[in-house]
Amino acid sequence: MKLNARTEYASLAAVELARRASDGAPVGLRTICDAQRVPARFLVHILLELKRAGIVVSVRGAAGGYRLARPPESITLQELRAAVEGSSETPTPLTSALAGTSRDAATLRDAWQAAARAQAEILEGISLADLVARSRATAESMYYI
Amino acid sequence: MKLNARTEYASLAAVELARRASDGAPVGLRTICDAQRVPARFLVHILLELKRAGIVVSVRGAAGGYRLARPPESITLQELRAAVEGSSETPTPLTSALAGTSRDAATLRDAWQAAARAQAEILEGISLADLVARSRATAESMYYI
DNA sequence: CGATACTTGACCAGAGTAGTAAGGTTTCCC
DNA sequence: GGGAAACCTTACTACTCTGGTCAAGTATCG
Repeated sequence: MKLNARTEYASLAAVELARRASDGAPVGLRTICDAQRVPARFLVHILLELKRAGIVVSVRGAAGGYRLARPPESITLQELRAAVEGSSETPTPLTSALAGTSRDAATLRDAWQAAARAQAEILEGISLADLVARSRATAESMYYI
Repeated sequence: MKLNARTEYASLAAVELARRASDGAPVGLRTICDAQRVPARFLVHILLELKRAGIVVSVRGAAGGYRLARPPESITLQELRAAVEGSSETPTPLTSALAGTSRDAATLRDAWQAAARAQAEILEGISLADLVARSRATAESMYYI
């Protein structure tokens, strides 16, 4: 399935912030980029979206940076995706407006929604804390090889 | 979630073919378009993809048309989607190639795959026969109002 | 004041999407 | 055999989304 760059970068940045949440100081953009190998100019916009969504908070000025707005256990992948993905509510599919009225189309969309729901539920069950823990776990297993 | 036009049209066409599977004659493009309100010029391409995927077979020449290659119970939404969606295996995400090597990125992708898997399983559980039955069911419930 | 660092808006190239156009090929039927 | 019906194929267009860059603005610390 498609994991687009925005969602990937947002998640990586959030994981990095979660990992450094213990030290009180805000984390600079540069720090995140260096740790996660993400283009800085691009990450700026993504962090801005995360801020608008209330997932991170920012501190301006010298020695500024970003911080998670809430504990890592309460921020899920689903939330991150919703924040950066174009929501894509497809306000008016234009030409396919007529097709949308058919009974078959309605049935189909119900089915589709069930699938989307199943996916969202998995994503809601994975928090930043989980991801940090999993990453640490694989790191340790690698150490013992 | 995003249900794109190709997948929607492919599914609607397949449902129509499933519904008319009892009469032996192949179903013409025009017939499908009229029934499902889908642009003919576009549906041609989609049916071609379905044919390449082995989901439908075609009969050329006058009195030709399309037919399901297999019984409607054995064709699932997942299969339809795979047939028309750009597979998008993203062979090399180019610039994000470096990011792909990080441990966090691997962890994240595992999580994402679990979500994708859950969605695919739902889609695999819905056949054309199911969709036809559901559409008929809602039609009957509407009749009794 | 000046350096650091977040904020904002404009911009751009490439890919994918939805759809159209037109000509070629196959088959049926008179 | 000659239409005509209907599928097959390639090409093209308009538009949007995506990934990413640039540059100027603003806030804060020292």
